[in-house]
Amino acid sequence: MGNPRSRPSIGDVAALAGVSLGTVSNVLNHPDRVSAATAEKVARAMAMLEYLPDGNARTLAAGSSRTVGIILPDLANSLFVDVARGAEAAAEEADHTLMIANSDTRLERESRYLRTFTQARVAGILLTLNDEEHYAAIAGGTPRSAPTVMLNLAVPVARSCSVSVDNALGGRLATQHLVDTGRRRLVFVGGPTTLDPIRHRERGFTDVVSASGATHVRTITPDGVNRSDGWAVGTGLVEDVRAGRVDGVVAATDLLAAGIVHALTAADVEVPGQVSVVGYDNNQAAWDSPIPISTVAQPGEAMGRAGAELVLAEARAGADHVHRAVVLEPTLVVRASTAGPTALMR
Amino acid sequence: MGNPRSRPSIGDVAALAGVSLGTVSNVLNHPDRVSAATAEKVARAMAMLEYLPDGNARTLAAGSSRTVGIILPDLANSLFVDVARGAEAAAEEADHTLMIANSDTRLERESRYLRTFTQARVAGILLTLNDEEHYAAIAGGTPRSAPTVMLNLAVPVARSCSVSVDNALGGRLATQHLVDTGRRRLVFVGGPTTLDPIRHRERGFTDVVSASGATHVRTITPDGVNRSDGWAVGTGLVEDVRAGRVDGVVAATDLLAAGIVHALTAADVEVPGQVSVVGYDNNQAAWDSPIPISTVAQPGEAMGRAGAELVLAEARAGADHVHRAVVLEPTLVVRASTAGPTALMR
DNA sequence: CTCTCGGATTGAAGCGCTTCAATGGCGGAG
DNA sequence: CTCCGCCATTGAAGCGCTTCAATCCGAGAG
Repeated sequence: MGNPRSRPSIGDVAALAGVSLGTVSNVLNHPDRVSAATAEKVARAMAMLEYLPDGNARTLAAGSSRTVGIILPDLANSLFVDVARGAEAAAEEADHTLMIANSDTRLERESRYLRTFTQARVAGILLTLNDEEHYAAIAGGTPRSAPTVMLNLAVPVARSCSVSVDNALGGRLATQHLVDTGRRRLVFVGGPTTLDPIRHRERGFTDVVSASGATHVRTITPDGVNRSDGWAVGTGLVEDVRAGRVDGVVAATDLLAAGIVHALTAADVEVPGQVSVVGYDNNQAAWDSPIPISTVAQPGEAMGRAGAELVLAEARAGADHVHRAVVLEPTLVVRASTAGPTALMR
Repeated sequence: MGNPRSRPSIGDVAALAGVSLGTVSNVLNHPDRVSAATAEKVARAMAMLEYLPDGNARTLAAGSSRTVGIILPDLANSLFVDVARGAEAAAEEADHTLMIANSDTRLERESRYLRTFTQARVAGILLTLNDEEHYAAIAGGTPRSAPTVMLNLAVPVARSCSVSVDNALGGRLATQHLVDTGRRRLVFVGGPTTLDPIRHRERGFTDVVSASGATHVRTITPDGVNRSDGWAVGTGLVEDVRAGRVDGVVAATDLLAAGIVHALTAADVEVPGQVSVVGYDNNQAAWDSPIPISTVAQPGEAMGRAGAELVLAEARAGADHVHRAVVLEPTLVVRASTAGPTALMR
């Protein structure tokens, strides 16, 4: 204990303050049980020794830590950065710390971090996934102890809490906007069909198309949802637009949309003159595009915040906790890549 | 120990496998000391119980954990995301886990996370700062036990290891490029002078300017280094450019550069026709700008990787570790915001 | 057949903390 | 002046694991 090279322990503080070890622990965890004079003495001793309690020992003895872990699929996507921000704010308010892990959408990493957090006995885990398959693979497989809430993916309430965004509504919003501004020949650009959110966005799209009498020219399904995939799609769309077969595109992500717009304008197709393009996510990329892209904004911060609050509530409630599924609403952000109502009345 | 509701402990595994508790620990930590048959039995028992060792207990008993913590100033900056990626890769190779904390450049958060990591007894800490003042405030103030390496800021080798990028070289690269393409009346756009990297970039700028016979028209120092700050600067530059008083701008960040270019083109100033603009960082934003911006790329992944390797080496070496300062080299990335040599020979 | 040596295994002693039953001391009531 | 009750404090018992000195066992040497 007295080894001068190692960090001071609670015993050193107790000795210096002239109180028992239990009292020091009390000033740390139950200040109300300690007299003001004693608390003062102990505080002074702590300061003098630069005492910092050992988190592992605390967690071990107490049974749980004051840390919340979040697993994010992609740090390069500003949506998830927003999620992290929201979660951190909520955690901080509850006097917890947020630890971020980046899975890069790799199943192996997701489960590894899940295990790490579990071993660390974090107070709660926020698992952000955007792929049904990964959920299926992970949900049952990993022994877990901490409450876990799913972010971004709506999962059965029976299994866990979740916070998701109404992607069908988002799809409807985007499509309705196109229809409202006079577009009639629409294309949906999706991605791998295992991506749950994207499937729902497409459903929103088809709902509006059929309700409005517009034409669903076709759905394009690139291998990925990034800028380069968008470029390929856009290139393939040039002829259709020129021929008047397509006048509106709903893309499942902003990166996709940015790539499409880029390819289109590079081929001298006018956006939104000849074709409107809507994206999804309200990424920074949508802003930064040469033609700023209209998009559907996801409430990332709110999602993170709600997730952290749920997970902390579950940790507090213990056994008699009842899972909840929170569904947030996306909003339409109109920018330059879609024509206003006047521009199209031709 | 036998409580069926709580997670199984090492004792449960030992009982089920019919060996002692110490043996189970050995198969976990010193497989070589255990006979194959016993290891097999124990492994079976672990699998059966879904045993997951308690990280806190391990760390407490062993004295250190297999986690590396990294504190990042800004997750929205793709440079730092790259840094995290690099660090994670290196950590993973050494069989460690990376935990990310986001400080949002706020001193209070930086020191809070520093404390959290210290309490968690992580194997090492990567502290990414870009402000001298924060370093001064933090470096001495927080009791630390884990080896810490500074990222992004070159600090005295006496205090700790560091990995930084040669910002003066970067400034020279950017400026020389402008000079090489015929620009002569140059402006440097910086930021708060406490931002160490930016000061060095400016030094590189002035070095080249004076060596080349170009003119340092002036240095502009906005309050921040973001797009909006750039917009303000750009607006103020319009007249100078029109009057031929300025034909080249070196901006200290890409966001700044993007804002400048945006404001300039909005005022019908041609970029790079009338003025070239170079950014710094090779952010996604530089790519996404309507006029893709020439920039100086920082080796983010390499920085993270080197940092993680250093910190782990220090953890291994213990007392007889000698601090090292690694300096990485940035590279010039030429895009559309600067004129090629031919365009300017007028 | 006994002795020795070395690898495999054991079990107790912590790691630094929280918790909780037990103790101590003090003021007010009787 | 004594007794009771209550708040402040104490100290021992773990939390789940690693470590290490001690023990055990079997095989090869003599």
